[in-house]
Amino acid sequence: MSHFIDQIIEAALQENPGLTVTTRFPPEPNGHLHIGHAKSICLNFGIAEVYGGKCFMRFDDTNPLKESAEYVTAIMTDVRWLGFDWDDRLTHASDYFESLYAWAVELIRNEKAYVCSLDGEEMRISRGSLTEPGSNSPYRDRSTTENLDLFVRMRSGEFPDGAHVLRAKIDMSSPNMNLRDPTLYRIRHQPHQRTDSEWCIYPMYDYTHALSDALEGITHSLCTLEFEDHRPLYDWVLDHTTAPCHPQQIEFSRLELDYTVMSKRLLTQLVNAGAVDGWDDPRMPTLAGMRRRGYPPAAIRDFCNRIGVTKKNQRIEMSVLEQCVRESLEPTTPRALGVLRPIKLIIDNYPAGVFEAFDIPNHPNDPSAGSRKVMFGREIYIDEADFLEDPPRRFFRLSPGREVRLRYAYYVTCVGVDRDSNGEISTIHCTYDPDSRGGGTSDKRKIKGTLHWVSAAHALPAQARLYEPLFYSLNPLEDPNIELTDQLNATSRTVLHNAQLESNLQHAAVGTRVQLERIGYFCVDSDTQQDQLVLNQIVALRDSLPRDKPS
RNA sequence: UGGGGGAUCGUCCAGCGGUAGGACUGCGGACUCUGACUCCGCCAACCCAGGUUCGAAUCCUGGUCCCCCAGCCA
Repeated sequence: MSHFIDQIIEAALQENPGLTVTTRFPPEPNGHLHIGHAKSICLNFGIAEVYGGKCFMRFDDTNPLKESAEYVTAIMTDVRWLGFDWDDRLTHASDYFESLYAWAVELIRNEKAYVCSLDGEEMRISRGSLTEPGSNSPYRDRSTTENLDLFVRMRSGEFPDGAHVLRAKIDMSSPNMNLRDPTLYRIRHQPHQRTDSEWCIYPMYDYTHALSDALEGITHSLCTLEFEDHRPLYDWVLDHTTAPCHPQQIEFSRLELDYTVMSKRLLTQLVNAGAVDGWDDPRMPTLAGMRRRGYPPAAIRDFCNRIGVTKKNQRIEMSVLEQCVRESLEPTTPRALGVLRPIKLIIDNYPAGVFEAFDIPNHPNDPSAGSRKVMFGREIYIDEADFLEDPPRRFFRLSPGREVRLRYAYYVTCVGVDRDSNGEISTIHCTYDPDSRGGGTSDKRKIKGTLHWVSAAHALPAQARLYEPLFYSLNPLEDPNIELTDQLNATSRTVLHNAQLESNLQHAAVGTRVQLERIGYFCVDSDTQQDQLVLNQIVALRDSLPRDKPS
């Protein structure tokens, strides 16, 4: 779908048909990517694709206090997994430190920057407030010579952290806070993951970003709405240096998803608090989490296309993502039979010790997917949810006296139940109709209910993990008085230790996806061990069960 | 209360002076050896008030509400 940024680009192309549309995805390597980043990735790389341009993968690594090489690797993995490629356009802001420094010197020479020796607190106070102008720093009128001297000595490591900063000389009374002599460079005696100890001064984002964009020949610099106020500074930097070109910054709204948070800081907090198992916990909105959960990358790309790009605050319902996942999985994911909460069913008139193998299609809507053998016998498991002693209206499953179809196998009729000492049903007894072999009878009688099942003698025990939203609140940030960790959904993960699956899943590799018929899509989790298969529920099948209606 | 943005079905997106349309959700139905898939149908919106115009979601004026900004973070 075409959006306002496409329109801007098309207009630019109209004016200059030879233009190589160039974008960039500029993450800071200080955490893992989430689906909000996916929106930006799809936008930037997508535009390059559509307009035959280029997209740079650029790490915005200007703050060694927060960044690390591990995150760099993880981010590259995530972007590739999503399906994008940057060819030889992998860059780092730190690649440009020397040029950035030279431009800073240029700014000083042109009296557009000065070394300020106010401490943080003093600077904060002199900046004024939203409604009051700031006041000039007492160091604002240092001579060019002195500024140059101090800046060189800042670089050479002569001063401790915080002693001085380099500031742009703009306007302390600007109504835009970003223009009140913003800091360009600060001293940080901190090794950098790429440049090690080569630098002890590091450039700030606004300065770095504008110049890095210019250096790469970015034509359209796309960022989120909170940088709208920074655009004048972005433009100022490019206007007051000999930058090779002047990219256009365009802002769009960030993605918010219901029942989760989309902030690296808050996600880090959840990981550190142990609220989740890690960055790749399948409940996390991170790309790593979604990958582990089993979401196909194509589903996420589809999602990003569906939600569009605007400047309006965007809060999307989970159902959109889930439906993208289902639609992506449905046509290609092989089917399997498995029960999550098993209850034993004995077919009284089926001989003990006799088993037969049914040939079952791997994908009922796609014959080319082939078939597999599934064993059947006198004792099977069905799901607890498929039996009710006292069924409500429109319950199509099994209950005393009713006949249902066991998928691809036989019709069975419930003739009774056994109870344990607590009075709980321990076993369901049925009889089967031999004429119904394969799932149909000669009299063509209609059977409304069809249940999935697993032969008890052949069942493969497994652990199944079911997921719900991480938070119980639609927007966990809406009420700042409630701690994030107090809004966690207590049932965000349900671990079922006694799932029973068809034995064909025995050696399924980690990452294998399967649809457990009538339940949902599942993915073999990395916690799987030789003797313990672990399945994540990717997403449940949509269901149209009658809902409880107010009577 | 300074500055910068934004308001169209419940949610998201289209519309660019000429019948407000799509997706998701919800509801109803058809089909069905998955209550899946597929198909059909229905509910449902232009923030408010003026103005311009034959005609306004769109243009103008004035309001209202929401988001962002006072890091040596990005």
